[in-house]
Amino acid sequence: MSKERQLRKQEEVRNTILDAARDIIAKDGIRGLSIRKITNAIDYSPAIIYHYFKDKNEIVETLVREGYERILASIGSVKRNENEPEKEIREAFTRYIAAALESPEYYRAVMLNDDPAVLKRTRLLEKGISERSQTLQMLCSSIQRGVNQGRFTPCDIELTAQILWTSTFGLIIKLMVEKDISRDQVNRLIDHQFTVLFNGIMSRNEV
Amino acid sequence: MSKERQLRKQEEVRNTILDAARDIIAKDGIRGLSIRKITNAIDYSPAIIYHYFKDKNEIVETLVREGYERILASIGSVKRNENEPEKEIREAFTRYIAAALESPEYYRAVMLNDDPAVLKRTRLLEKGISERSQTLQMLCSSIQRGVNQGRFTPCDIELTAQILWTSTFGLIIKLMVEKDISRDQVNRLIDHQFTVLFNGIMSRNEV
DNA sequence: TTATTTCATTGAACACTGTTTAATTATAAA
DNA sequence: TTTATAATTAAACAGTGTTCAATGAAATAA
Repeated sequence: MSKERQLRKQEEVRNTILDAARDIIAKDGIRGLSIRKITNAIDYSPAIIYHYFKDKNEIVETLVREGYERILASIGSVKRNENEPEKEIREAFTRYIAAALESPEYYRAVMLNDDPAVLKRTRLLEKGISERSQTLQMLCSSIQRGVNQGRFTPCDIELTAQILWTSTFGLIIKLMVEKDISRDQVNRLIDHQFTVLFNGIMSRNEV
Repeated sequence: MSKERQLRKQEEVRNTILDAARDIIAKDGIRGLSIRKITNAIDYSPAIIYHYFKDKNEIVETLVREGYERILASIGSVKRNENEPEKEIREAFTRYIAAALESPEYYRAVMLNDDPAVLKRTRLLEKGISERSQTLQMLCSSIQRGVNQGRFTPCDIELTAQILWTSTFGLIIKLMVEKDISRDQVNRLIDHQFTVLFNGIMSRNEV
């Protein structure tokens, strides 16, 4: 009966560590995270970390994955727009951009393989990748629908999806790096980007 | 008379350090660069670094700027195509992509403010930014010409230039991160990206 | 309750990082 | 040869991630 309590206690300490790490990352960034900072914050010895995690990687990975899933989840609730798939796509990307800009640390870590700790993107994205490819699949089906309806120019669906994705990705990173852009300019950039891209993939008579 | 020799000797040692650093970066990345690695390679004591450079930053900055200039230079020699500005733009970007992929470490460091050492993007890009905006200007004038000729849809020139730039940037980073993409797939991505983008900015009757 | 086993926690060390200071060596000028 | 100047270094400091043997406490068995 104390086996449970023991496990619960374990989980509790584990979460305490993660919470502290989350706070530190929020304040000092992933780079600013250190084992001793964590253990100072929670009044433990540095060695304790290795009783609850394999290494520092595992902590960062856990939090980064958490952050990335939050970003991907933002797309999930986009409602289908049967007749105008481009609006559906646009809505999804708009949310995606907003979510990414809200957790820039985590987005960067995943997309850019950024932080020193997380060297093995593969392991980090075991789950993330499947969710991403799922999202990519959604995007593909929207494009396919657009093509079938004659709204979009016939094209290699997956390639087109990747282009949309990549361009959006570039925009996000740009917005992240250049921190001194006005909210207004950000919106104009996003808007114009979509204009060009959709203008590029949509049939002439639909524009 | 030995004043020269002395200065020459200084420059020599400085270059020795930079050469060693360059090698290490090429092998282990900017993250893998350390003062002791450098000094071991050139059989000096770690402290010597601080006689020739202010700190590690200065070394990284020097090399990053060097690498970035090489990348920007790749665009310089693109010949104007009076009647088909889109081809001119495409050629410039194609070279830019190739150059960036040849020095990925440096490109990342400059564009993503990536490496732990270089924290002050401002200082690093003092020159970089002016060169970049010069390049951006070239891009703008090409677009303007396209608009004037009726080949491109009337638009906010600078905004459009930024979109092209940003999208290309996203593509480059994607290609960098996902190392296991075939040369063929890379070309298809680049090709399709341009197709979509130009299709998006060019006038209907020109496509 | 006592003895034993199991688990959580830590102190201390190791190897690495960038950096600084005082001391040392080598080289030039007097 | 002596003096002054510049180049070079040894040693230390504070920080990093990580390991391991020793300690503490709590759960189980006697």
